[in-house]
This record gives sequence, C-alpha cells and structure tokens, in this order.
Amino acid sequence: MINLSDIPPIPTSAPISVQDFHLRLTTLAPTLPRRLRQCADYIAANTDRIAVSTVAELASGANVPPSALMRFCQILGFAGFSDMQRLFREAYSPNWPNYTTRLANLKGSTGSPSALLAEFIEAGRASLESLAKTADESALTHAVSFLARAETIHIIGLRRSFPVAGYLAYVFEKMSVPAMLHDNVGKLDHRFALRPGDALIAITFAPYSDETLTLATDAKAKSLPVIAVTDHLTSPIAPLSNAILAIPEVDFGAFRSLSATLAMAMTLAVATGTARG
Amino acid sequence: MINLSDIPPIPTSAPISVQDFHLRLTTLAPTLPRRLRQCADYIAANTDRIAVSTVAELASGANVPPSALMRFCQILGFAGFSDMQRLFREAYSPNWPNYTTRLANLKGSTGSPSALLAEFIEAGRASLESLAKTADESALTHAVSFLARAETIHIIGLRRSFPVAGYLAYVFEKMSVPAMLHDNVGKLDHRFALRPGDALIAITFAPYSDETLTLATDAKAKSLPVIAVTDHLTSPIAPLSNAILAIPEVDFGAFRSLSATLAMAMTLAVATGTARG
DNA sequence: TTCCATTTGGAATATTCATTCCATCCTGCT
DNA sequence: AGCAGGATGGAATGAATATTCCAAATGGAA
Repeated sequence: MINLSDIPPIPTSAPISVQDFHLRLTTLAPTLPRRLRQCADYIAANTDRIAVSTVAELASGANVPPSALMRFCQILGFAGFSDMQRLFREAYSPNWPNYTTRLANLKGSTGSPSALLAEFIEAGRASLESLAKTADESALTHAVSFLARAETIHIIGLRRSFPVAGYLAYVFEKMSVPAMLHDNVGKLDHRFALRPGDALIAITFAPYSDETLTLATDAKAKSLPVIAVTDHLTSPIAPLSNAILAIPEVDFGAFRSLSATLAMAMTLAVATGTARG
Repeated sequence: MINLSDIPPIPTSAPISVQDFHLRLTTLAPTLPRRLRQCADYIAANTDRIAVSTVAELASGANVPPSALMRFCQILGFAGFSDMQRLFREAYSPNWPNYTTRLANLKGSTGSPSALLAEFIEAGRASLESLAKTADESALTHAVSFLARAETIHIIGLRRSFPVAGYLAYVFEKMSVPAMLHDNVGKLDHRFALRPGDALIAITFAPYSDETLTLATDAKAKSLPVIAVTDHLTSPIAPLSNAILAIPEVDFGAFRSLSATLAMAMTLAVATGTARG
C-alpha cells in the first residue's frame, strides 16, 4: 500500500557534476547536525577518495557510523552512497594512464634530454598546483581593482622575470590597456614616466634586482599603487607594495619554472582588461 | 586436510608498486594465451580504471568472461582481483584532494579574477600533460645535438613567443653558452650576425610572424641548422627547419598558455648547456 | 585421426558491501 | 521535570561483487 506520506517531502535531485557537488556541500554544511556535519567536513577534505573507498572506510575516517554516512549521501540528494560514488568514478581522471606511464618512460634514461623534459614538466605542474592551493584571492582582487583604475600601467621585471613582464606587456597591448614595459634597454630608466594616476606591476624573485626595487620605491614615493609579484610575503618588495601576489614556484635544479608566475600574470592582465571594459 | 599438491607451484609474489606492475605486465604479456593476452592488452591501456571498476566492467571491456580476468590477476601474482585493485586504490591520489577542491572554489564566482586564475592554471596543466604525451624524443635529441655543436646560438621569437625567446637567452647566458637574442629592437634585423657554424632556434605560433620566418629562411640559405619550436608539424616554419618541436599548447579564450613551451625551452637550454660541458 | 594438456566459459558459491529499520538517545521547549 | 522532535548507532537484510570449480572446447603432437 503506497501512502503519500511515505514519499520524502522534497526529493532534491542529485548533483550532476563535481562542481555542483562542492557547491551543495558548502551551502548545506553549516545547517547540518553534528554527525552529518562531521561527514561533510571529512568529505570536503577527502573528496578525491570517494571514488576508491567503501562506505565503511569513509565512515571510519569521519568517525561516524556507516549509517550516518548513508544519511549524509541522501541529504545531498543522492539515492545512496553508490549513487554518489558513481559521480566520482565517472569524473575520475580521464587521462592519467598515458600521462604517468609516459612520464616514467621519459625519465627512463637519466641525463637524457627527455629526462630533463620530464623534470621540467613536473616542476611546472607542481607549481601550478601549489599556486591553486595558496593563491590569495583577496590580494588578487585588490590588485585588479588598483589596475582597473590606473591610467597607465607600468611593468617591470628583469632577468629571469623579464619573460613574465614581456608577456604582461603583450597581453595588455592586445587588450588595449595602456601599458609601459620598463625593459632597461640601453640602461635607460624611465622613472619619470611614472605619472599621477598610474600603477606599477613589479615582478621580482630572489635574488631581487635593484632596478626593480628602485622603481618600486619611486612609485611608492609618488603614492602610486604597486602590485608585487614575488616569491614570499617577506620579500624586500613587500613593504613597497599595496598588493602582494606570492607565487610558490618550484625549482628544478637552479632553474625556476615560470608556469605559475605566468598563470598569475595572465590572470592579472585579462582580469584588468575585462574590468576596464 | 592440507596436501602439499594443493599449494600452487611458484606463488609469485604480487607487484608492490604500479611501476612493478607495468614491468611484469609487459614481460608477461607476450607469453600469454589468447584470452589472457586480451586481458593484458586491455589492462595496459586502461590501468587507470582499475581502481574504480568491477571485475565485470573490466572483463566486458576486454571482451573476456570475468573468470578469465580473475585468472589473469592470479597470474600476475595477486591473490585475486581485489588484491590487485587495492594496489591501485592506495597508489592513487598523490595530492589532488586540496587541489581539486580549491580549484572548484576558485571557479566558484564566475567572472571573478579567481575564476580566471583557475582557468589559466588548468590550461597550463593540460598543456604540460599533453606535452608529456606527445613530445617527440628523437626530435628533441636531434635538436640538442645541433645546438651542442653550434658556435653561437641565435634565438628569435616575437610577439607572444617573445617571453620564451627571452627566457632561452637568459638561461643560455647563465650557462655560459654564446647566444644572441634577435629582439627586433629598433626594427634592426641582425641577419648578418648568422655566421657559418651557428644555429638558430625559431619560436613561432599561429599567426606566424614574418620576421621569424624570414630569419629562418636566411639561416637555411646559409645551411645553418634551424630548430623550430612551433604549434604543428605542418607549420610554415617546418620546411625551413632541421628539427621540429611541436608544442601542444592549450588556449583559454584567446590566450595561450606558455607552460609547455617554456618547459621545452628550459629543456633545450639546459640539455644544450650540459652537453657543451 | 586420436589423445593429452591447456585453455575457456559459465554456473554455483562465498564474501563483501550498501542499505534499511528501529530502539535508543539527545536537545530544546513548555 | 516531562515531553516531543529529530538525531544516532547498530544489528538485520538484501544486493552486488568477487571467486571458485568443473565440464566442455581447443590446439598441438604423435
């Protein structure tokens, strides 16, 4: 005998993507009672394990009985644990088989160019991942708002930071943002080009180059906003700057990957270009 | 009643790492009968799915009955399928727990600088992965051997390739390799700097810049080796070059990630520097 | 062709695992 | 304090899955 009251009130439909899932998780978490909250926290921190774990494993990780975890799945809109797991098993890494195998092959002959390539690829990947983990969203937002209001954007980055500065200049140009690259050609400095209303992006990593610090000092003296792209919050350019974007770049040997720095540079440029309309 | 003959003759121990597993798989595969061979082939091509699949799923993928797949697991030295699966479930997830979660968060507010950053990070990662998969090892080795023998190494890369060219010049400098960056400053071209015994690295992506193609043509006319870093094997610079390094770079919007190109550039520079001693 | 060893497929079984259900325990409210 | 509502834990159930086993098929050697 089917009774209407047997049907749960609002059978929320299940999340259809991992992103969806995270969204629902964060909105729901604060409203949940103790045990379910534990589930939410543990799952949020170990989303990756869902695809390869059993109810019992996850439950014990979250320090709850399996039944609590089941309830949790249902509250999220899934029919049950298996239903939730399906989402993650399908989304699961559509392409690391070849990648990992290939990387192992490349590394095979130590000292060969291929082995080097594998190392640089890994350094780049690691840098990008750690940028994702540590990026300071509010610093980034501040930086963009300074740049969006600036008249001319000055860019300086020398030696190993020069490629990044060059790329920034290129992207600003493409987005019709007035920008000036201080490239030190002919040892000319253009400090007097810094005008009221302008802003400066200074890119520098240890060992920090004097020219960059000098220009940043000038800018600060003129009360122009300085956006620092650097390695640590404690870098010598920090006290000169209004927004600090710390980039956790991974070295391989003496050579610094630039992947993360470039990703940040592109973001700055494109976000600024967009904000200026 | 326990009988010695019940114990299988040589209970090969199970592989203890994924690498181990691949090794055993490739050595064993050629010796296996038809059905087991199918298992080996399918598993080799889909190693990544082991962690998240059932016997039935894998078996049907390999077009064999489940029992064949079980036998296959045992031949590899595992107690059974579950035993094999355990290896992959544990090996899995080096560090993407926070990473993926974080990326999902960054992407949260569409249009924000953080969302952009997440996209650029992903584009960079995808580029690096696909470089790992497609890199042509022999082209790389050839390129390095040309560069190792060259007197002076000329480098050209303009517009969006300029950062890469600049970085190459920087690394060569650090490694005391004689190199000249053709930067087109003052619209001066330095084609007469190309001397017998030299080599050229030309970096260009669609839309290919004329200056780069012209310099490559000059070099070819003088029979100097040209190393092309470009987007496709069919790029217009291909016919002018002695080694082609095709870089599968992923775009986000109109903006090209440079991660893979830089990884390749660093490899070229460091391998060359090392080879020159 | 016949025979033997090996391989194969599928049905039968054992095990693990997800899921449900209900008695009990909280917590907040009157 | 006493009550009601939801929350909780664990035992019982049922489904999915791995694993074994054996009869039948296959292929190669004599």
